[in-house]
Amino acid sequence: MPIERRPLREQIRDELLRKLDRGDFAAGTDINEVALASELGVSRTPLREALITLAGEGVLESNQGRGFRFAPVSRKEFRELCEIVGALESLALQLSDAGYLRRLGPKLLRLARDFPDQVAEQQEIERHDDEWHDLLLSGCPNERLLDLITSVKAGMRRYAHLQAGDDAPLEREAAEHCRIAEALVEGDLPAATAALRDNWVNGMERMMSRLTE
Amino acid sequence: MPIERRPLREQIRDELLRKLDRGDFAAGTDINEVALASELGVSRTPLREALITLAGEGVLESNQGRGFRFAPVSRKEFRELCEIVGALESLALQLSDAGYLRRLGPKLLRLARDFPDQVAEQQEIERHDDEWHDLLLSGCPNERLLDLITSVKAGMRRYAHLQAGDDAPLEREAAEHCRIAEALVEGDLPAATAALRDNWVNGMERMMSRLTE
DNA sequence: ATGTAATATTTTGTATTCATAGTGCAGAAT
DNA sequence: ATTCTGCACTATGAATACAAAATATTACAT
Repeated sequence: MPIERRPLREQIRDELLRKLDRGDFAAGTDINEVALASELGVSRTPLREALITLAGEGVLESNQGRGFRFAPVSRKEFRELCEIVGALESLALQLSDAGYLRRLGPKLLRLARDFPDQVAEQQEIERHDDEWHDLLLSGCPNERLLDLITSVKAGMRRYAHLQAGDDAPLEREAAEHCRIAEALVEGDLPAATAALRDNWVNGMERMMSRLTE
Repeated sequence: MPIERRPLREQIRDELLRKLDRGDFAAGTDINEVALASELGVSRTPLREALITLAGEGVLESNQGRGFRFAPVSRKEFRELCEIVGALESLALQLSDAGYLRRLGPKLLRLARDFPDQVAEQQEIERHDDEWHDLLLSGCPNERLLDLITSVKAGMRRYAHLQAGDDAPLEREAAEHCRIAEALVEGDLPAATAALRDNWVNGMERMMSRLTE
Protein backbone atom coordinates (compact mmCIF):
# COMPACT_ATOMS: atom_id res chain seq x y z
CA MET A 1 0.00 0.00 0.00
CA PRO A 2 1.55 3.26 -1.09
CA ILE A 3 1.76 5.85 1.64
CA GLU A 4 -0.43 8.83 1.10
CA ARG A 5 1.40 11.91 -0.11
CA ARG A 6 -0.73 14.89 -0.95
CA PRO A 7 0.17 18.57 -1.26
CA LEU A 8 -0.17 20.44 1.98
CA ARG A 9 -2.69 22.79 0.43
CA GLU A 10 -5.14 19.94 -0.10
CA GLN A 11 -4.77 18.66 3.43
CA ILE A 12 -5.34 22.19 4.69
CA ARG A 13 -8.40 22.58 2.52
CA ASP A 14 -9.87 19.37 3.92
CA GLU A 15 -9.12 20.40 7.45
CA LEU A 16 -10.75 23.78 6.93
CA LEU A 17 -13.87 22.12 5.56
CA ARG A 18 -13.95 19.82 8.58
CA LYS A 19 -13.71 22.80 10.88
CA LEU A 20 -16.45 24.48 8.89
CA ASP A 21 -18.68 21.45 9.37
CA ARG A 22 -18.03 21.56 13.06
CA GLY A 23 -19.21 25.14 13.06
CA ASP A 24 -15.81 26.48 14.09
CA PHE A 25 -16.15 29.42 11.73
CA ALA A 26 -18.94 31.94 11.79
CA ALA A 27 -20.11 32.97 8.34
CA GLY A 28 -19.10 36.44 7.31
CA THR A 29 -16.04 36.61 9.53
CA ASP A 30 -12.63 37.61 8.26
CA ILE A 31 -9.78 35.15 8.25
CA ASN A 32 -6.51 36.12 9.86
CA GLU A 33 -3.90 34.28 7.87
CA VAL A 34 -1.06 34.34 10.37
CA ALA A 35 -3.30 33.24 13.22
CA LEU A 36 -4.88 30.44 11.24
CA ALA A 37 -1.54 29.32 9.84
CA SER A 38 0.02 29.03 13.27
CA GLU A 39 -3.07 27.29 14.58
CA LEU A 40 -2.73 24.70 11.84
CA GLY A 41 1.03 24.54 12.22
CA VAL A 42 1.80 25.50 8.63
CA SER A 43 3.15 28.54 6.90
CA ARG A 44 1.03 31.12 5.16
CA THR A 45 1.97 29.98 1.67
CA PRO A 46 0.14 26.64 1.50
CA LEU A 47 -2.64 28.09 3.66
CA ARG A 48 -3.23 30.85 1.14
CA GLU A 49 -3.22 28.27 -1.63
CA ALA A 50 -5.97 26.40 0.17
CA LEU A 51 -7.89 29.63 0.75
CA ILE A 52 -7.69 30.46 -2.94
CA THR A 53 -9.04 27.04 -3.81
CA LEU A 54 -11.93 27.47 -1.40
CA ALA A 55 -12.63 30.92 -2.81
CA GLY A 56 -12.92 29.34 -6.23
CA GLU A 57 -15.52 26.98 -4.85
CA GLY A 58 -17.49 29.81 -3.31
CA VAL A 59 -16.80 28.87 0.29
CA LEU A 60 -14.75 32.01 0.78
CA GLU A 61 -14.63 35.36 -0.90
CA SER A 62 -11.65 37.62 -1.25
CA ASN A 63 -11.36 41.37 -1.49
CA GLN A 64 -8.30 43.21 -2.63
CA GLY A 65 -6.24 44.18 0.35
CA ARG A 66 -8.79 42.83 2.77
CA GLY A 67 -7.96 39.16 2.46
CA PHE A 68 -10.36 36.27 2.72
CA ARG A 69 -13.50 35.77 4.67
CA PHE A 70 -16.20 33.18 4.85
CA ALA A 71 -18.85 34.19 2.38
CA PRO A 72 -21.96 35.34 4.23
CA VAL A 73 -24.92 33.03 3.99
CA SER A 74 -28.15 34.12 2.41
CA ARG A 75 -31.44 32.53 1.52
CA LYS A 76 -30.90 33.60 -2.05
CA GLU A 77 -27.55 31.86 -2.36
CA PHE A 78 -28.80 28.72 -0.70
CA ARG A 79 -31.66 28.53 -3.15
CA GLU A 80 -29.25 29.07 -6.01
CA LEU A 81 -26.97 26.28 -4.85
CA CYS A 82 -29.86 23.87 -4.45
CA GLU A 83 -31.07 24.64 -7.95
CA ILE A 84 -27.60 23.97 -9.32
CA VAL A 85 -26.93 20.74 -7.45
CA GLY A 86 -30.42 19.50 -8.21
CA ALA A 87 -29.84 19.96 -11.92
CA LEU A 88 -26.35 18.46 -11.81
CA GLU A 89 -27.37 15.39 -9.85
CA SER A 90 -30.35 14.87 -12.13
CA LEU A 91 -28.04 14.99 -15.10
CA ALA A 92 -25.67 12.55 -13.46
CA LEU A 93 -28.50 10.14 -12.83
CA GLN A 94 -29.75 10.44 -16.39
CA LEU A 95 -26.31 9.64 -17.75
CA SER A 96 -25.91 6.59 -15.55
CA ASP A 97 -26.21 3.10 -16.89
CA ALA A 98 -29.78 1.86 -16.42
CA GLY A 99 -28.76 -1.69 -15.60
CA TYR A 100 -26.28 -0.59 -12.99
CA LEU A 101 -28.88 1.62 -11.32
CA ARG A 102 -31.36 -1.22 -11.24
CA ARG A 103 -28.86 -3.43 -9.50
CA LEU A 104 -28.04 -0.61 -7.12
CA GLY A 105 -31.68 0.03 -6.27
CA PRO A 106 -32.13 -2.48 -3.44
CA LYS A 107 -29.02 -1.33 -1.63
CA LEU A 108 -30.10 2.29 -1.88
CA LEU A 109 -33.51 1.34 -0.59
CA ARG A 110 -32.04 -0.47 2.38
CA LEU A 111 -29.78 2.42 3.25
CA ALA A 112 -32.65 4.88 2.95
CA ARG A 113 -34.70 2.84 5.40
CA ASP A 114 -31.77 2.56 7.80
CA PHE A 115 -31.54 6.31 7.98
CA PRO A 116 -29.96 7.30 11.28
CA ASP A 117 -32.57 7.96 13.91
CA GLN A 118 -33.30 11.29 15.45
CA VAL A 119 -30.91 11.05 18.34
CA ALA A 120 -27.91 10.87 16.04
CA GLU A 121 -25.52 13.75 15.76
CA GLN A 122 -26.35 16.34 13.13
CA GLN A 123 -22.98 15.70 11.53
CA GLU A 124 -23.65 11.99 11.38
CA ILE A 125 -26.92 12.61 9.56
CA GLU A 126 -25.20 14.89 7.06
CA ARG A 127 -22.51 12.33 6.39
CA HIS A 128 -25.04 9.59 5.84
CA ASP A 129 -27.04 11.75 3.48
CA ASP A 130 -23.92 12.65 1.50
CA GLU A 131 -22.86 9.04 1.21
CA TRP A 132 -26.28 8.03 0.01
CA HIS A 133 -26.19 10.61 -2.76
CA ASP A 134 -22.64 9.63 -3.67
CA LEU A 135 -23.70 6.02 -4.02
CA LEU A 136 -26.70 7.06 -6.08
CA LEU A 137 -24.40 8.77 -8.56
CA SER A 138 -21.63 6.19 -8.45
CA GLY A 139 -22.64 4.85 -11.85
CA CYS A 140 -22.29 8.14 -13.64
CA PRO A 141 -19.54 7.92 -16.25
CA ASN A 142 -19.07 11.69 -16.45
CA GLU A 143 -16.14 12.22 -14.11
CA ARG A 144 -15.98 15.95 -14.56
CA LEU A 145 -19.61 16.15 -13.55
CA LEU A 146 -18.99 14.21 -10.36
CA ASP A 147 -16.05 16.46 -9.50
CA LEU A 148 -18.17 19.51 -10.14
CA ILE A 149 -20.95 18.25 -7.89
CA THR A 150 -18.43 17.67 -5.11
CA SER A 151 -17.09 21.16 -5.57
CA VAL A 152 -20.49 22.86 -5.51
CA LYS A 153 -21.50 20.85 -2.48
CA ALA A 154 -18.41 22.15 -0.68
CA GLY A 155 -19.93 25.59 -1.01
CA MET A 156 -23.10 24.32 0.65
CA ARG A 157 -21.30 23.14 3.76
CA ARG A 158 -21.62 26.58 5.25
CA TYR A 159 -25.32 25.93 5.55
CA ALA A 160 -25.17 22.45 7.03
CA HIS A 161 -24.65 23.34 10.65
CA LEU A 162 -27.33 26.02 10.53
CA GLN A 163 -29.96 23.31 10.54
CA ALA A 164 -31.79 23.09 13.78
CA GLY A 165 -32.23 19.53 15.05
CA ASP A 166 -35.78 18.97 14.02
CA ASP A 167 -37.36 15.56 13.63
CA ALA A 168 -40.06 15.68 11.00
CA PRO A 169 -37.82 16.90 8.14
CA LEU A 170 -35.47 14.01 8.71
CA GLU A 171 -38.19 11.47 8.15
CA ARG A 172 -39.36 13.22 5.05
CA GLU A 173 -35.82 13.20 3.69
CA ALA A 174 -35.65 9.45 4.28
CA ALA A 175 -39.04 8.95 2.68
CA GLU A 176 -37.93 10.80 -0.43
CA HIS A 177 -34.83 8.69 -0.70
CA CYS A 178 -37.05 5.64 -0.56
CA ARG A 179 -39.13 7.01 -3.41
CA ILE A 180 -36.04 7.51 -5.54
CA ALA A 181 -34.73 4.04 -4.75
CA GLU A 182 -38.07 2.42 -5.46
CA ALA A 183 -38.25 4.06 -8.85
CA LEU A 184 -34.80 2.68 -9.62
CA VAL A 185 -35.75 -0.81 -8.51
CA GLU A 186 -38.63 -0.63 -10.96
CA GLY A 187 -36.25 0.60 -13.64
CA ASP A 188 -38.13 3.85 -14.06
CA LEU A 189 -35.27 6.28 -14.59
CA PRO A 190 -37.39 9.34 -15.46
CA ALA A 191 -39.40 8.88 -12.26
CA ALA A 192 -36.22 8.55 -10.24
CA THR A 193 -34.79 11.69 -11.79
CA ALA A 194 -37.97 13.60 -11.08
CA ALA A 195 -37.99 12.35 -7.50
CA LEU A 196 -34.37 13.40 -7.10
CA ARG A 197 -35.17 16.86 -8.34
CA ASP A 198 -38.10 17.03 -5.92
CA ASN A 199 -35.78 15.91 -3.17
CA TRP A 200 -33.57 18.95 -3.73
CA VAL A 201 -36.44 21.37 -4.06
CA ASN A 202 -38.09 20.05 -0.90
CA GLY A 203 -34.80 19.86 0.94
CA MET A 204 -34.24 23.47 0.09
CA GLU A 205 -37.62 24.48 1.43
CA ARG A 206 -37.18 22.41 4.57
CA MET A 207 -33.90 24.17 5.18
CA MET A 208 -35.24 27.60 4.28
CA SER A 209 -38.02 27.33 6.80
CA ARG A 210 -35.45 26.70 9.49
CA LEU A 211 -33.00 29.42 8.52
CA THR A 212 -34.11 32.12 10.90
CA GLU A 213 -31.76 34.81 9.62
CA MET B 1 -12.91 56.65 -13.04
CA PRO B 2 -11.25 54.49 -10.41
CA ILE B 3 -8.19 52.73 -11.73
CA GLU B 4 -8.50 49.00 -11.84
CA ARG B 5 -6.86 47.26 -8.92
CA ARG B 6 -7.14 43.51 -8.94
CA PRO B 7 -4.95 40.88 -7.35
CA LEU B 8 -2.05 39.91 -9.54
CA ARG B 9 -3.16 36.30 -9.52
CA GLU B 10 -6.38 37.22 -11.34
CA GLN B 11 -4.61 39.26 -13.97
CA ILE B 12 -2.21 36.37 -14.48
CA ARG B 13 -5.08 33.93 -14.77
CA ASP B 14 -6.71 36.07 -17.45
CA GLU B 15 -3.46 36.43 -19.33
CA LEU B 16 -2.89 32.68 -19.27
CA LEU B 17 -6.38 32.08 -20.64
CA ARG B 18 -5.70 34.59 -23.38
CA LYS B 19 -2.49 32.81 -24.26
CA LEU B 20 -4.39 29.54 -24.21
CA ASP B 21 -6.93 30.93 -26.66
CA ARG B 22 -4.13 32.02 -28.92
CA GLY B 23 -2.87 28.46 -28.87
CA ASP B 24 0.39 29.40 -27.17
CA PHE B 25 0.26 26.30 -25.01
CA ALA B 26 0.14 22.78 -26.29
CA ALA B 27 -2.17 20.54 -24.30
CA GLY B 28 -0.42 18.00 -22.14
CA THR B 29 2.78 19.99 -21.75
CA ASP B 30 4.36 20.69 -18.40
CA ILE B 31 4.60 24.22 -17.10
CA ASN B 32 7.94 25.53 -15.99
CA GLU B 33 7.09 27.97 -13.25
CA VAL B 34 10.28 30.00 -13.23
CA ALA B 35 10.30 30.34 -16.98
CA LEU B 36 6.66 31.35 -17.17
CA ALA B 37 7.00 33.72 -14.24
CA SER B 38 9.90 35.55 -15.80
CA GLU B 39 8.12 35.63 -19.14
CA LEU B 40 5.16 37.33 -17.49
CA GLY B 41 7.37 39.53 -15.35
CA VAL B 42 5.99 38.36 -12.02
CA SER B 43 7.26 36.19 -9.23
CA ARG B 44 6.37 32.57 -8.77
CA THR B 45 4.01 33.18 -5.85
CA PRO B 46 1.11 34.91 -7.64
CA LEU B 47 1.76 32.75 -10.68
CA ARG B 48 1.32 29.62 -8.62
CA GLU B 49 -1.86 31.08 -7.15
CA ALA B 50 -3.21 31.56 -10.66
CA LEU B 51 -2.17 28.04 -11.62
CA ILE B 52 -3.99 26.64 -8.61
CA THR B 53 -7.13 28.52 -9.59
CA LEU B 54 -6.92 27.17 -13.12
CA ALA B 55 -6.36 23.67 -11.80
CA GLY B 56 -9.57 24.05 -9.80
CA GLU B 57 -11.36 24.90 -13.01
CA GLY B 58 -9.96 21.89 -14.79
CA VAL B 59 -7.77 23.82 -17.18
CA LEU B 60 -4.65 22.47 -15.55
CA GLU B 61 -3.86 19.43 -13.53
CA SER B 62 -1.28 19.09 -10.82
CA ASN B 63 0.72 16.12 -9.66
CA GLN B 64 2.61 15.95 -6.42
CA GLY B 65 6.19 16.94 -7.00
CA ARG B 66 5.68 17.26 -10.71
CA GLY B 67 4.00 20.62 -10.80
CA PHE B 68 1.30 21.77 -13.18
CA ARG B 69 0.57 20.93 -16.75
CA PHE B 70 -2.16 21.66 -19.19
CA ALA B 71 -4.66 18.87 -18.87
CA PRO B 72 -4.54 16.70 -21.97
CA VAL B 73 -7.57 16.93 -24.20
CA SER B 74 -9.75 13.94 -24.89
CA ARG B 75 -12.97 13.26 -26.68
CA LYS B 76 -14.39 11.89 -23.46
CA GLU B 77 -13.71 15.03 -21.49
CA PHE B 78 -15.01 17.27 -24.22
CA ARG B 79 -18.24 15.34 -24.31
CA GLU B 80 -18.48 15.57 -20.53
CA LEU B 81 -17.99 19.31 -20.56
CA CYS B 82 -20.62 19.80 -23.25
CA GLU B 83 -23.11 17.73 -21.27
CA ILE B 84 -22.46 19.85 -18.20
CA VAL B 85 -22.64 23.24 -19.87
CA GLY B 86 -25.70 22.21 -21.81
CA ALA B 87 -27.52 21.29 -18.62
CA LEU B 88 -26.37 24.42 -16.81
CA GLU B 89 -27.32 26.79 -19.60
CA SER B 90 -30.68 25.11 -19.94
CA LEU B 91 -31.27 25.58 -16.25
CA ALA B 92 -30.24 29.22 -16.49
CA LEU B 93 -32.68 29.77 -19.31
CA GLN B 94 -35.50 28.07 -17.42
CA LEU B 95 -34.90 30.26 -14.42
CA SER B 96 -34.95 33.44 -16.46
CA ASP B 97 -37.88 35.80 -16.46
CA ALA B 98 -40.16 34.98 -19.36
CA GLY B 99 -41.02 38.58 -20.11
CA TYR B 100 -37.40 39.62 -20.20
CA LEU B 101 -36.55 36.79 -22.59
CA ARG B 102 -39.38 37.78 -24.87
CA ARG B 103 -38.09 41.33 -25.05
CA LEU B 104 -34.59 40.00 -25.64
CA GLY B 105 -35.69 37.70 -28.46
CA PRO B 106 -35.49 40.13 -31.38
CA LYS B 107 -32.03 41.29 -30.46
CA LEU B 108 -30.80 37.71 -30.15
CA LEU B 109 -32.32 36.92 -33.50
CA ARG B 110 -30.63 39.86 -35.13
CA LEU B 111 -27.26 38.93 -33.67
CA ALA B 112 -27.67 35.31 -34.73
CA ARG B 113 -28.31 36.42 -38.30
CA ASP B 114 -25.34 38.76 -38.25
CA PHE B 115 -23.06 35.89 -37.39
CA PRO B 116 -19.54 36.70 -38.57
CA ASP B 117 -18.91 35.34 -42.02
CA GLN B 118 -16.52 32.61 -42.86
CA VAL B 119 -13.49 34.73 -43.49
CA ALA B 120 -13.44 35.98 -39.91
CA GLU B 121 -10.75 34.90 -37.51
CA GLN B 122 -11.47 31.76 -35.54
CA GLN B 123 -11.03 33.75 -32.34
CA GLU B 124 -13.53 36.34 -33.52
CA ILE B 125 -16.12 33.66 -34.14
CA GLU B 126 -15.55 32.19 -30.68
CA ARG B 127 -15.93 35.57 -29.07
CA HIS B 128 -19.13 36.29 -30.91
CA ASP B 129 -20.56 32.91 -29.96
CA ASP B 130 -19.66 33.44 -26.32
CA GLU B 131 -21.23 36.87 -26.25
CA TRP B 132 -24.40 35.56 -27.78
CA HIS B 133 -24.73 32.89 -25.10
CA ASP B 134 -23.92 35.43 -22.40
CA LEU B 135 -26.67 37.69 -23.63
CA LEU B 136 -29.07 34.76 -23.81
CA LEU B 137 -28.47 34.05 -20.13
CA SER B 138 -28.29 37.67 -19.02
CA GLY B 139 -31.74 37.45 -17.47
CA CYS B 140 -30.90 34.56 -15.19
CA PRO B 141 -31.21 35.65 -11.56
CA ASN B 142 -29.05 32.80 -10.27
CA GLU B 143 -25.67 34.49 -9.98
CA ARG B 144 -23.85 31.45 -8.71
CA LEU B 145 -25.06 29.55 -11.73
CA LEU B 146 -23.71 32.17 -14.11
CA ASP B 147 -20.35 32.14 -12.35
CA LEU B 148 -20.27 28.38 -12.55
CA ILE B 149 -21.02 28.40 -16.26
CA THR B 150 -18.18 30.85 -16.82
CA SER B 151 -15.85 28.63 -14.83
CA VAL B 152 -16.74 25.45 -16.67
CA LYS B 153 -16.43 27.21 -19.99
CA ALA B 154 -12.90 28.23 -19.02
CA GLY B 155 -12.09 24.53 -18.98
CA MET B 156 -13.41 24.23 -22.54
CA ARG B 157 -11.07 26.86 -23.90
CA ARG B 158 -8.43 24.22 -24.43
CA TYR B 159 -10.62 22.83 -27.18
CA ALA B 160 -11.45 26.07 -28.92
CA HIS B 161 -8.35 26.42 -31.04
CA LEU B 162 -8.46 22.79 -32.09
CA GLN B 163 -11.35 23.57 -34.37
CA ALA B 164 -10.39 23.51 -37.97
CA GLY B 165 -11.73 26.42 -39.97
CA ASP B 166 -14.62 24.71 -41.62
CA ASP B 167 -17.57 26.54 -43.15
CA ALA B 168 -20.68 24.39 -42.92
CA PRO B 169 -20.64 23.95 -39.10
CA LEU B 170 -20.56 27.69 -38.68
CA GLU B 171 -23.76 28.15 -40.60
CA ARG B 172 -25.46 25.41 -38.68
CA GLU B 173 -24.42 27.03 -35.42
CA ALA B 174 -25.97 30.29 -36.59
CA ALA B 175 -29.12 28.50 -37.70
CA GLU B 176 -29.51 26.90 -34.30
CA HIS B 177 -29.14 30.23 -32.59
CA CYS B 178 -31.91 31.55 -34.81
CA ARG B 179 -34.13 28.67 -33.75
CA ILE B 180 -33.56 29.45 -30.09
CA ALA B 181 -34.20 33.14 -30.59
CA GLU B 182 -37.36 32.48 -32.60
CA ALA B 183 -38.75 30.31 -29.84
CA LEU B 184 -38.11 33.12 -27.38
CA VAL B 185 -39.80 35.67 -29.59
CA GLU B 186 -42.84 33.43 -29.59
CA GLY B 187 -42.61 33.14 -25.83
CA ASP B 188 -42.13 29.38 -25.99
CA LEU B 189 -39.59 28.84 -23.23
CA PRO B 190 -39.66 25.01 -23.26
CA ALA B 191 -38.96 25.00 -27.00
CA ALA B 192 -36.10 27.45 -26.51
CA THR B 193 -34.61 25.34 -23.75
CA ALA B 194 -34.86 22.21 -25.88
CA ALA B 195 -33.26 24.03 -28.79
CA LEU B 196 -30.46 25.22 -26.54
CA ARG B 197 -29.79 21.70 -25.36
CA ASP B 198 -29.75 20.54 -28.98
CA ASN B 199 -27.32 23.31 -29.75
CA TRP B 200 -24.86 21.93 -27.24
CA VAL B 201 -25.30 18.32 -28.30
CA ASN B 202 -24.88 19.22 -31.95
CA GLY B 203 -22.02 21.57 -31.22
CA MET B 204 -20.31 18.74 -29.45
CA GLU B 205 -20.74 16.41 -32.37
CA ARG B 206 -19.61 19.03 -34.84
CA MET B 207 -16.47 19.49 -32.80
CA MET B 208 -15.94 15.80 -32.23
CA SER B 209 -15.99 15.07 -35.91
CA ARG B 210 -13.18 17.56 -36.36
CA LEU B 211 -11.01 16.43 -33.50
CA THR B 212 -8.69 14.12 -35.30
CA GLU B 213 -6.83 12.84 -32.25
C1' DA C 1 -17.28 66.16 23.27
C1' DT C 2 -16.63 65.32 18.51
C1' DG C 3 -14.56 65.19 14.16
C1' DT C 4 -10.33 65.06 11.56
C1' DA C 5 -5.60 64.49 10.40
C1' DA C 6 -1.27 62.30 11.29
C1' DT C 7 0.95 58.30 12.71
C1' DA C 8 1.52 53.62 14.38
C1' DT C 9 0.19 48.97 13.91
C1' DT C 10 -1.61 45.15 11.77
C1' DT C 11 -2.49 42.37 7.81
C1' DT C 12 -2.38 41.22 3.28
C1' DG C 13 0.14 40.76 -1.32
C1' DT C 14 4.33 39.70 -3.49
C1' DA C 15 9.16 38.42 -3.73
C1' DT C 16 12.88 35.71 -2.31
C1' DT C 17 15.11 31.89 -0.07
C1' DC C 18 15.52 27.24 1.47
C1' DA C 19 14.65 22.27 1.52
C1' DT C 20 13.39 18.28 -0.70
C1' DA C 21 11.53 15.44 -4.26
C1' DG C 22 12.09 14.24 -9.09
C1' DT C 23 15.11 13.36 -13.32
C1' DG C 24 18.79 11.96 -16.03
C1' DC C 25 23.28 10.28 -16.70
C1' DA C 26 27.62 7.84 -15.72
C1' DG C 27 29.74 3.98 -14.09
C1' DA C 28 29.92 -0.40 -11.62
C1' DA C 29 28.16 -4.90 -10.91
C1' DT C 30 25.86 -8.84 -12.80
C1' DA D 1 24.82 -5.93 -22.90
C1' DT D 2 21.80 -4.78 -19.30
C1' DT D 3 20.39 -3.24 -15.01
C1' DC D 4 21.12 -1.13 -10.81
C1' DT D 5 23.17 2.46 -7.86
C1' DG D 6 24.94 6.81 -6.76
C1' DC D 7 25.49 11.49 -7.80
C1' DA D 8 24.62 15.94 -9.84
C1' DC D 9 21.19 18.94 -11.45
C1' DT D 10 16.61 20.86 -11.93
C1' DA D 11 12.02 22.05 -10.47
C1' DT D 12 8.64 22.11 -7.19
C1' DG D 13 6.78 22.72 -2.36
C1' DA D 14 7.04 25.33 1.63
C1' DA D 15 8.89 28.94 4.64
C1' DT D 16 10.53 33.34 5.38
C1' DA D 17 11.28 38.17 4.30
C1' DC D 18 9.85 42.41 2.46
C1' DA D 19 6.52 45.98 0.59
C1' DA D 20 2.18 48.03 0.37
C1' DA D 21 -2.39 48.63 1.80
C1' DA D 22 -5.81 48.77 5.27
C1' DT D 23 -7.08 49.49 9.99
C1' DA D 24 -6.52 51.27 14.54
C1' DT D 25 -4.80 54.84 17.59
C1' DT D 26 -3.64 59.22 19.16
C1' DA D 27 -3.25 64.00 19.15
C1' DC D 28 -5.14 68.16 18.04
C1' DA D 29 -8.50 71.58 16.66
C1' DT D 30 -13.08 73.07 16.71
